[in-house]
Amino acid sequence: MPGARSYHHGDLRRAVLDAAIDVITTEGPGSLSLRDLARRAGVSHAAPAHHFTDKAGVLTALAVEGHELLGDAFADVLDAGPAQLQELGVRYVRFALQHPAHFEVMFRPDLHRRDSPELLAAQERTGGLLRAGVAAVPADRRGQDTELATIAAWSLAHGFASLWRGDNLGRLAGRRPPEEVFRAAAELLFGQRP
Amino acid sequence: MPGARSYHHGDLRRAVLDAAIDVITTEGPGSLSLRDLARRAGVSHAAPAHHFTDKAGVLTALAVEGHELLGDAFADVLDAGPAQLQELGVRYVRFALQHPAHFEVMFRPDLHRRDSPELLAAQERTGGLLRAGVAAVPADRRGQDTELATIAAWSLAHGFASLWRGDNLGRLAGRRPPEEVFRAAAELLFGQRP
DNA sequence: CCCGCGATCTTGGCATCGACTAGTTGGTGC
DNA sequence: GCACCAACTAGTCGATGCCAAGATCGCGGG
Repeated sequence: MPGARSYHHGDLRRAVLDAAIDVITTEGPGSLSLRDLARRAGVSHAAPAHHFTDKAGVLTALAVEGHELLGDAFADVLDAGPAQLQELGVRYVRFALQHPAHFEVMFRPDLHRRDSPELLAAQERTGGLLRAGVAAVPADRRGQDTELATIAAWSLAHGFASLWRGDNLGRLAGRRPPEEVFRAAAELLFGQRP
Repeated sequence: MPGARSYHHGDLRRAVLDAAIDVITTEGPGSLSLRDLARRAGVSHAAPAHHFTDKAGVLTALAVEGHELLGDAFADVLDAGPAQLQELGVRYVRFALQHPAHFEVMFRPDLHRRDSPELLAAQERTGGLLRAGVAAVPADRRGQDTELATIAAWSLAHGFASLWRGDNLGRLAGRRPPEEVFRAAAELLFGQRP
């Protein structure tokens, strides 16, 4: 168990990622600086590059990690019980609000390496889980076209999460908590009509 | 009509904004540089600051312009005829795809000055037009809660536009053009059920 | 035991950027 | 024709991303 004083850091990779999450969460990805991450981790300014190559590498790693976290949340829901599309959406929104830095980077292709094999694999996994969740919904509630229903569900959750994060829905939502509002909106659109 | 050679540029403000739109569209807002914008406009590296104060000023101006363009598109639809919520959504998506640079900046509060009075006014206008569009839909198609229906409609359109822009829907949508897919998704969620 | 070798980290340097300051140009109103 | 002010230029500073070269550590083979 190394102290913080050895020449080798021990787990610089994780330290840099955690620092990046902190910076992005509080100041946005625009003010992310490799040198600042190095300072926060207590290493020299070029050390992070040995783990991530460059700035885009850090953000790509964050995007991959984000997809893993989101995929795990999806898997939770799908394993737990019968198809609950709404619950999948709630998890999506919750993930976006609890892990804003990851969410931010995941959907900004200009920030990361979109052709990274690990990233593509992680995207593949979450996309597949989402599709599976939609496919498991009875067709009389989501229409015949599974792809279209997936697009609709994903768009609703993604749009809600993005707008909420950007503080665009505050006036419309009143003081209700985000998950409750989202549940109501999803019920309005996907639930049966009277 | 001044040639390009005078000491005074003539309309540097517009030239900088146009250059910014070009850069953001092709390379993303991350690689935007005031000095590059100045070079593209053929002026010295500090000239743009006299019109926009700093980088955030350029992006704030772009966000305002984006809200104006979107608001005009909304007003078109609302003036034209009876309430057509779907058409409002189609315009939203079309705007996002035709003016990606504006759209990008509008919903990234970390890039601009979110407390700018002009920006707040422009946001107010588009938000009001959207709410009006939703309110004009018969309540039996959108439920009783106007705010909730606005959130749902906005989320759907915003999420669809964002995901499409990020190239996340390509596999799901096949080769169908975006507006057609969006119309189908909106019909699925907001239209009557059989 | 120690030696060498790769992984990890440091140091130094270069081009570029954002922002600040001071100075220059030229049109407009008086 | 003159004074003033907005528009623009020129020079500078600290910080950044990335590259190259060197230092340190730790692990396994002899």
